[in-house]
Amino acid sequence: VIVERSQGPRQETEAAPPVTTREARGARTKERIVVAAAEAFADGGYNGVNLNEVVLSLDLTKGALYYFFPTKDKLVREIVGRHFALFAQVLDRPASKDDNRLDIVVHLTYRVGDLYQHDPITRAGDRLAKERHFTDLELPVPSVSWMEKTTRLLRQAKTRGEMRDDRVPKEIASVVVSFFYGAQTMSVLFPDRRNLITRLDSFWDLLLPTLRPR
Amino acid sequence: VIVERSQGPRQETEAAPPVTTREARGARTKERIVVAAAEAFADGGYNGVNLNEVVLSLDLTKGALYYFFPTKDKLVREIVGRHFALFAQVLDRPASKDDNRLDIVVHLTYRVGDLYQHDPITRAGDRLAKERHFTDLELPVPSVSWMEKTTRLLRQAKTRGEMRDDRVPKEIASVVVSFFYGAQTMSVLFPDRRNLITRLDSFWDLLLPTLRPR
Amino acid sequence: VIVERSQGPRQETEAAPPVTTREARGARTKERIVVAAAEAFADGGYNGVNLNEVVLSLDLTKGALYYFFPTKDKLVREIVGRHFALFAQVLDRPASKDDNRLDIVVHLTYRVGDLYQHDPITRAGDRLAKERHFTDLELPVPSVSWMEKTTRLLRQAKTRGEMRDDRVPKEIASVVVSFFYGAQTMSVLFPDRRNLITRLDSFWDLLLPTLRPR
Amino acid sequence: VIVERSQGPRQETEAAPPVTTREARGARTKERIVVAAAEAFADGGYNGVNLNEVVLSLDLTKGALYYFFPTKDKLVREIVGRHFALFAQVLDRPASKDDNRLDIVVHLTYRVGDLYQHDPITRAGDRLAKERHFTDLELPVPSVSWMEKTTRLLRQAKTRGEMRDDRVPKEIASVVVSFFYGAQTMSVLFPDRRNLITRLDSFWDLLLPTLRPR
DNA sequence: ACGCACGGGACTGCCCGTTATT
DNA sequence: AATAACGGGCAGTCCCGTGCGT
Repeated sequence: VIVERSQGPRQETEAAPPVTTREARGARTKERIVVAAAEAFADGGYNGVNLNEVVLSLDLTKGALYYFFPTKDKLVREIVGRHFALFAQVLDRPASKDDNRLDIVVHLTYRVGDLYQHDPITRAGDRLAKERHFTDLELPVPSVSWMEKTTRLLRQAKTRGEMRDDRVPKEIASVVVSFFYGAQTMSVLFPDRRNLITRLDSFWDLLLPTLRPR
Repeated sequence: VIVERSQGPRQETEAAPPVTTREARGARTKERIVVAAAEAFADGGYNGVNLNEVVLSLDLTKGALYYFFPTKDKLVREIVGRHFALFAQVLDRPASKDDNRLDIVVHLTYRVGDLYQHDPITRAGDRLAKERHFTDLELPVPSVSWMEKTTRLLRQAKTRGEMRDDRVPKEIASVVVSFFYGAQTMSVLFPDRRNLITRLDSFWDLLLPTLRPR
Repeated sequence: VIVERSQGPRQETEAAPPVTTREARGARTKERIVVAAAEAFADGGYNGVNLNEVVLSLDLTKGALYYFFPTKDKLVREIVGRHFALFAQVLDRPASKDDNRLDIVVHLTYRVGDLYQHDPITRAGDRLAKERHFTDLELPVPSVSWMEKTTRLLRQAKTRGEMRDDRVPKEIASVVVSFFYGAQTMSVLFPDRRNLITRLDSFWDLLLPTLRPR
Repeated sequence: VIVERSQGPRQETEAAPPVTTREARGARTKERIVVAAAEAFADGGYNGVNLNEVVLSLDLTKGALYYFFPTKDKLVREIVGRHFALFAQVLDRPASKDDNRLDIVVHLTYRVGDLYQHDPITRAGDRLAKERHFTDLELPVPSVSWMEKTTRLLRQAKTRGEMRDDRVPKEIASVVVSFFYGAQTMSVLFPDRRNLITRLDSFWDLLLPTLRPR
């Protein structure tokens, strides 16, 4: 399975330093703060992060941080919010009529896996959302949306004869998503061993034959 | 699949108060502290737990805690250590020669699942071990031992003709363990939905047919 | 007792927007800042006021404030200074030769009461002057000037036979001013009950008969 | 008018240092904290007080303070609560049947005045209660209870023929209490001048003749 | 074996002041 | 005349550890 690297939120803008208008300066600083904080939150969690260290590592001070995020919670909400939005955006990418629905399901796992491997916002947002209850964000919890999306796709697959008739979409979706989060956890715990993508390969090698119609 | 409840670490000893020797008193207090702390650590993590609150909830004070565990880390190590030991004990339970190796693998997941669902030490130890690096415990990481054990069992299964020949034990073991941890996470995040056992059922329903020889 | 509303510092200048010269613009901004700050200081005191909030409520930012008042103290001094000046102006309004001096004393309390009830600068200045030691303003403390003025008026009243001979002007002045500040405090604490003017009425009803010659 | 010094809350226990049981030690420390904090709050108000300085002046640290008062608010509530209780206690001291009710009213002002002059809890509690809304203490606001008590006494005085018939108890009570708080304020602002007791003397000299029956 | 009182340090929240910019 | 962005310091909160006493 081939997955292109999602190049969204990480250009770091090393291109044109001379053109820095003063009004764009702040936006960049805010961006740097969010990214650095996300990396810190990703390993450390809410309580494990010292905001002063984060900001000092960017050659800024608490004052600058306070200007953009008066509160640690505000910063966290920004990160979680972006994570949710990014996830939703990946899920909502429309599929062409012809695509095999089962393949789309598989493809989604790789796209999400890519996010988790390369986007600090995603890793941080995921962890933060698990630690605290930020459900008041009024946004759909990513893992739930993902499961629902997968369930819908599998139903279509069945209708279109792309999946065996005796398979239950909802249960399969649950297994897929559960596996993903376990594999993600394992790949973080043992970075030296097989990474997330490899684990996904094993999983689908095992599972796909049982799903496709003979 | 039927699994008996593992009745190990939760007697709470409400039986015989008159026979309590002076030295047994302390041991009980220590036990109460460990359990209460574990429950707190299970949801809250290392930094999220206030040791004072823990002992106060037991009608004790810091003094009692300090007597048994001079340091927060000592307490955590005790919990993590027990978690590791308990896990090892579950894994090491010998299998009779006749048992189907594949069934043992399946059975193990339910036994471990039972631990995670009912033993606070297990939940706390798992979380604490993930948060901090207690590799200096010189103990085998449970998930790794589990995977190795599963791999060995699957190899035997293949030799005994209890598993299809074209399956790779190591990869399957990885998928199984990864799925387990993901399912465990999901069942904690969404306690209202399907619980861990149900998720295991779905998983094996899907996977077992592909593994057993025709 | 009838008192005309002292119309000093609250025109709000909504009259002629077209004629606003560029230089008048700044003056208006400065004025708005002073008034808004005064209202904030009146309830909140020196430390209880967040200057950023003040300017933000005027759709301005710290920069605008900084332009006029580089320091919180400068702003406070402006307010206190205005309070002192306004108070002095009320006290210094000349009395016609014929007016009954006792009546002037009474009248003064109502005029000052009017200030405290309707002018934020007065309330803020009073509180700020009490909280901090701005004796370096080299201005006469309002309450002291008021007492002295009252004492002088009462001496004249005695000479002119408008007050009983056995009354001591200084002591009466002290009682009058003390009562006023107490009544002012009470009317702020319990706004639902009798207001300052009503309290003054009660006071003079009680006191005047003892002061006037039979 | 002669008023005995109310010797309630200020022994400071300089008597027997050797007998200090360990359990009494803490109570004394807590007491020292409350008194020192009260003195600081009395001049400085809520925001003007640095708890660290307070505690350092007692050769203690933040840790000790936190043990007794985890929060600045808790400390303030303790002080305000004591103020309210002390005040109520002074008001509730029963009067013998024979005492002239008007004299009791007068006497009360001196007793309260004594509190304000010598008890830091009273001064601090008064100021803190004015600055913040601690009405959730469910205790009667001292000044209100005082006014009500005075009103009741004056009604009795009228019934017993100890006050002129054409005086309105409620209005007089209002004037008395208002004057008191004004005089208290003035005596704090200008400590070099006439103190609170002297001001009360002037007040009653002026007022009593108009109240007593001829 | 356990309670009480206390030391001490780390981190967030808060907010005033200030500069570069237009 | 006014803004956006940022520096910097301090107070309050939180909590772990610890000695003394019994």
